[in-house]
Amino acid sequence: MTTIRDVAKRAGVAPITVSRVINNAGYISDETRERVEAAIKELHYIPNAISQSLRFKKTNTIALIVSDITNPFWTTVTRGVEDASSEGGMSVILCNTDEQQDKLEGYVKLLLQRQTDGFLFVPISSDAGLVNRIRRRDVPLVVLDRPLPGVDVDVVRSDSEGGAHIITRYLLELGHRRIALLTGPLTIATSRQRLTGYQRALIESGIMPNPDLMIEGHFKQESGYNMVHALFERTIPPPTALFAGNNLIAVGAMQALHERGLHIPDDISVVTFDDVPFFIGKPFLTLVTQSPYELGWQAAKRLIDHINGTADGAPREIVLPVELIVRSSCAPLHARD
Amino acid sequence: MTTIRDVAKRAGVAPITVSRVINNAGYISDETRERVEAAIKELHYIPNAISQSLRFKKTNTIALIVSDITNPFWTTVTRGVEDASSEGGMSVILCNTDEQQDKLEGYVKLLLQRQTDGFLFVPISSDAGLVNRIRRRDVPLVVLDRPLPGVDVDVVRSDSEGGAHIITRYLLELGHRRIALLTGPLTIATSRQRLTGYQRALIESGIMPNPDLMIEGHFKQESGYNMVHALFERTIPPPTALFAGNNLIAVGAMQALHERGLHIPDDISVVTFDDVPFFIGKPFLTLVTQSPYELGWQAAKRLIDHINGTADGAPREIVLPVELIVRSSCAPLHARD
DNA sequence: CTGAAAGCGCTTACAG
DNA sequence: CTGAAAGCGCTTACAG
Repeated sequence: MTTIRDVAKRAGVAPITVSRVINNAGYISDETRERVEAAIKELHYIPNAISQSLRFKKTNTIALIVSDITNPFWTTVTRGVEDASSEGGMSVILCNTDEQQDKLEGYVKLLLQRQTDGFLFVPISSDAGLVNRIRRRDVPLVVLDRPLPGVDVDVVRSDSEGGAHIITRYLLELGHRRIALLTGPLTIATSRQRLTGYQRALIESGIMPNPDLMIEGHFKQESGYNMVHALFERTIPPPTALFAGNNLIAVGAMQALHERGLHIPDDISVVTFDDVPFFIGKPFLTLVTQSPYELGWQAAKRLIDHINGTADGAPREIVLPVELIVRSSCAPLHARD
Repeated sequence: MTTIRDVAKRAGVAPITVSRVINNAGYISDETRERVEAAIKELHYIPNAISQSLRFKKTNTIALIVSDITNPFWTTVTRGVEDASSEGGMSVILCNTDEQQDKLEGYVKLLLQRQTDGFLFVPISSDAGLVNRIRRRDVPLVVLDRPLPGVDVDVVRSDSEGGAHIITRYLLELGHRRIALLTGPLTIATSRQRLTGYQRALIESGIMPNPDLMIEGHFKQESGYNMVHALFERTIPPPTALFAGNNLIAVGAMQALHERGLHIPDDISVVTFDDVPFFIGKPFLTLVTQSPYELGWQAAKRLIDHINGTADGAPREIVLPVELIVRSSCAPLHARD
């Protein structure tokens, strides 16, 4: 391995002089700099970032721990994080928990050992333990996508409750009364928020939320599929509209509706959160979009400010607005009758 | 920061003794071990992996550099790599080049600085420069997905030419003669291999490949969309079948066909490489599947063998078989006439 | 079974 | 403008 000593010897200077050239720090005569640069080139020298990190006590690395990397929503969040990070001279280590708390804890431990400069993570349980473990080591962190009630920490998330409320009201305005909700796990805060927004809209319209129309599953395609079949075997009369807790649930749900011979929107209206990629044909799903790129960007910005010590003020919660996109997966109720 | 010295002091031993407990190395009396473990717990000590790496000259990290993380094909490859790596006690750093050579080079340089133990990467150009730069530093590497002709290096890839040949022959057997090919960039080896397989099948059937039916684009949805529109504006008479160079091209192509009012398979047959996820309704695309999980797994296994010095034999090329999956996106030609 | 010394490759803090 | 000494947090190699 070529080290700074080899370069120093070759250039006829001390290692610290080479270090100054590499880091562009302190005064160097042009003549010396040129000799050092030539030696670096001849030896194909690149500095060892591990020893630099040990000295600088900084690794220029942030961790991004997401809950499901196969969901395009998170792929887009990741892009936002990466763009903001590379602008700030940091690299991103991407980790995926599949919503498993033990995986999350394993990653946090590993990344703390590796002296990661900061954490961006999607909490799974509402427990503050992990946050405190990171804090105790004075490592900055920003919580992504889901609030952590009672914990004084920076959070960047979308307005799930508002989104659920607006899209449920949209269905109500079309005349729907039996609106089924296929929710993600209620241990996850966004699921609870969407449930709350849905129920609030119903109640505001004088409709008592019906437990038979609410099913709890996972944020997965397969789960959406299973929930629809379970729902239609369970309920009489069936719902006239379906609110899927996220994009993957929507895909699975539509697959099941297709199997049951139900057409969208003639037989049943469908709405969800976030778009489905790789859709063939005209996009037709009416939905609420969050801004995943923006979410990642803002969270990373805030984290990097913390790392650089330029973050202003106390921990705060940034709630990004959502948008209702009306397309063609919903029909007025009376059209069917 | 809590260091090994703090733990040592607390336990009343030397730092090296703590080190022995942490690494389970050398002889330690049970009594001493217990005292040290208690001190570790009380101080919430975790070893600094940066200094360990500096000493061990090993980071337990491998780099995985893929060409398009938004393509589910690569998400699945990544899972295979991660499973094989965690089994081998290594973590994975995931990087995405978007098929840009300068991004690839930037990542390789950064990861070399960070003393990554091994590289798994998807080459963009056929140039051997990058491979040599990694080799010169004695860092093991395995090339993923695409052959690197003339370079003596481990490669794990799929049989693209065979797959293209078998699926083109399938269309020929259905009676198609005007089979369009929407290929990825011909600078990329897999594009060339699929082109070769396609042409070989045509020639074997006594058909001269028609340049008007071949379009070169990118492995992107948008490109597939544009290529179909370009194709139909260019050619008279139009093709009766379409071979999309990958799954994303297929999605874009089908979108364009949809816009042009062409129905699959009645108006035109469509085939491609690799499945499209999040498909709603019965899967209907006839295609050749590679085995992305297997690809990642095998490549990571091989790389880890190299890192551990247990790799057997000279560099070799592992070519994974592909499989034709016949579904319903193709119709016999005479059915239309 | 345990420890003092030296060193991994770099940079901080001081000296000149 | 340049360099010798010390140290980041850990472990190897040697000694006892």
